[in-house]
Amino acid sequence: MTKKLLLKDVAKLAGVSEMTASRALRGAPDVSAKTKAKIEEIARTHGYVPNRIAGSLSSQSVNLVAVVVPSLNSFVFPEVLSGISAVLKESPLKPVVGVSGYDLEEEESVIREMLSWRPSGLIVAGLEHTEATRRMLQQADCPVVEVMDVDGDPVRHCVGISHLQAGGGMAEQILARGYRSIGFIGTKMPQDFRARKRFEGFTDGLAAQNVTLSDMEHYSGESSIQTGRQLTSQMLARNPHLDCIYYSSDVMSVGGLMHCLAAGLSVPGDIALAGFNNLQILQGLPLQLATTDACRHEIGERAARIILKSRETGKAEELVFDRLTPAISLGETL
Amino acid sequence: MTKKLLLKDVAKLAGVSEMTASRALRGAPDVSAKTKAKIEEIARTHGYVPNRIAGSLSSQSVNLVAVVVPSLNSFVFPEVLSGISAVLKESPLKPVVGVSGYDLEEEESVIREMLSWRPSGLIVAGLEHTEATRRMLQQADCPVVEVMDVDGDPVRHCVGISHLQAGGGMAEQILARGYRSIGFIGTKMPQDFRARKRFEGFTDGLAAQNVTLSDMEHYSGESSIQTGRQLTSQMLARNPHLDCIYYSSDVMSVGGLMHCLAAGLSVPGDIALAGFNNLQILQGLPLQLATTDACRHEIGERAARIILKSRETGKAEELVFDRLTPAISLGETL
DNA sequence: ATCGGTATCGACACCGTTATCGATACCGGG
DNA sequence: CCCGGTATCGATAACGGTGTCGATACCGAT
Repeated sequence: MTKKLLLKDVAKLAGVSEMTASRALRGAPDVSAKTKAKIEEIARTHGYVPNRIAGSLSSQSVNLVAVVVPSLNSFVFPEVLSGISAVLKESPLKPVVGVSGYDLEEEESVIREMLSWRPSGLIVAGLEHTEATRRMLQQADCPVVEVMDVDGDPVRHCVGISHLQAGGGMAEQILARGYRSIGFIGTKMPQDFRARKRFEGFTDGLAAQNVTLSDMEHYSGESSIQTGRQLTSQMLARNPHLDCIYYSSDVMSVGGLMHCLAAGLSVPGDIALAGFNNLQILQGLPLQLATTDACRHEIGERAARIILKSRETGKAEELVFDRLTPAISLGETL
Repeated sequence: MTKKLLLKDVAKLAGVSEMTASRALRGAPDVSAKTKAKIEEIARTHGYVPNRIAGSLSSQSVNLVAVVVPSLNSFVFPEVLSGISAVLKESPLKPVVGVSGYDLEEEESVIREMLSWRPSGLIVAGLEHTEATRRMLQQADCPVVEVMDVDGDPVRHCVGISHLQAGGGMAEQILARGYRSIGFIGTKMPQDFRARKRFEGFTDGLAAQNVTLSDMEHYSGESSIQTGRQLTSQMLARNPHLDCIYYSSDVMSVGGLMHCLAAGLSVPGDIALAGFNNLQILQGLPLQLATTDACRHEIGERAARIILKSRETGKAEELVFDRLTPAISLGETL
């Protein structure tokens, strides 16, 4: 670990000015091919790593896009991220992830932290924020995209699906198939606004046809197969007549399916199941579960494209409000 | 979106010097409680967001810890991350995640990018890197921890488990239970060095008792339940006499279990199954799968603690080499 | 009243890079 | 051979904060 190597050192070794070295290493014009090669050679052999803090301060530009999500522990947000990365790949921009833990206060502090690095764009999951967060988003001098959800009042750009609509759509499908004794099982309900909206849309959809929820469970912990299995078991124990359960996520509905397998219940004969998200990784189970696709990858792509476009053009972008359609796939459990 | 607010503006509004405003907002000493309150009030109402680029350049310190992982799409690395976050939570440091996509060239570029931000520490998954990456890690003027794996030659600090040992241990357990017709199914084998080491340790473990692998499948795509199911189906079709399959990951072994369920095979009567990682989210299946715990959370915690400690003390840390013990849990499928 | 000590604050330099603009060298055309 | 134009390069001033150290005010003790 030798003493840190600065641009001036590289320049001195190459016998040029700092300015020329800087240009050469950034691929900027006004450097002859020969000197450029020499400088690059020296930088490489000596392991020079440019100080982007200084560079960004000077150039007033940071090639980072801040992405703030509630969690990485589900499969949901990594897929949004991969959509973002895919689009950003062919640009100098890089995504930087922050995790808010489904906590609006924490979200505020994470966003404040990220904005303090003056990113080229900010993508944040959800429309619900503290007042201070909303102010920051409004005043941020970079494009801001709120993703995943469109049911609410976006601060700037917005790309997502309507979770109200997703819940309502599933209610329609379930009712259309004749189910009437319906339960709901959700996780993280206090904090997960989108799950709550699905729940709301779902009960509204039922109510529209004069059906009320027969039972429900709002679990505050994380989703897991185990949790889904246990809650399903409990709910069916106290309500054996239920003929359908709607879950806040696929992971939970898989747990439900596991309970049914163990209990010898036929699905959907004895009981129908439906989840949400359409997670690829859960394909391959005994039955293909009914679910709604949340368009995660595409949401990520579109959000990233908004950032890119607003970078190319000279700001003053008109606001984008992209409402994608959540497609229901019935699978074999409805 | 008003014109950007600088520290000097806040200072002017508060009628103090930039220096005093800076101190007040950072909670530094030498500011009276009254002026501090006033400055904070002004900063809050006007929505001042400090420019950490300038601040970091000046103070020569960045409260970020770079974390480079191959992927976020499995459950594996998010758990390492949560261990890191948990430890960093009570410090000013924040983790920043970079994804290398199981590609050493991409890893090099991600690490170069992260180091150019002069983080307070770097945590990177794996011991295999390009030569250029190794040089960067050596020369980085921050603590560097290679995590997950200990089978190799760490550049600096190292926290992980031996995947050779993990594979060997599972081989022992499988042989001890009398299985002799054994297959292996792995994903990402060309790029996932740790999976390859488990494979190697596994075959060595078998060889030690004069057993050779009866069949194997090295699939290059990502892990998924579906893939596990299909590959298991194919392998059992061409080798019906197999009595045990070892998978490179739990997600794949779940797929194997799903095939057995569908095919009416009894587990472990007709065929035994074992995976790797001990993923919590997959608990709750019909059978608890045999697996090896990869100590993900603890690895993250320990790595973060190394960074913290080396920050407190004045560098010159002695190298840490933490070899955790991967515990096998037999479950009900062996 | 004088003095040393502490609390509070500000002026100035500096962090490592890049934007700007001027300087120099070199080239072909008239 | 002179001249305008281009290619190449360097000196200087930022960028927006913070470290340092000196200045000032205020306090109780002598």
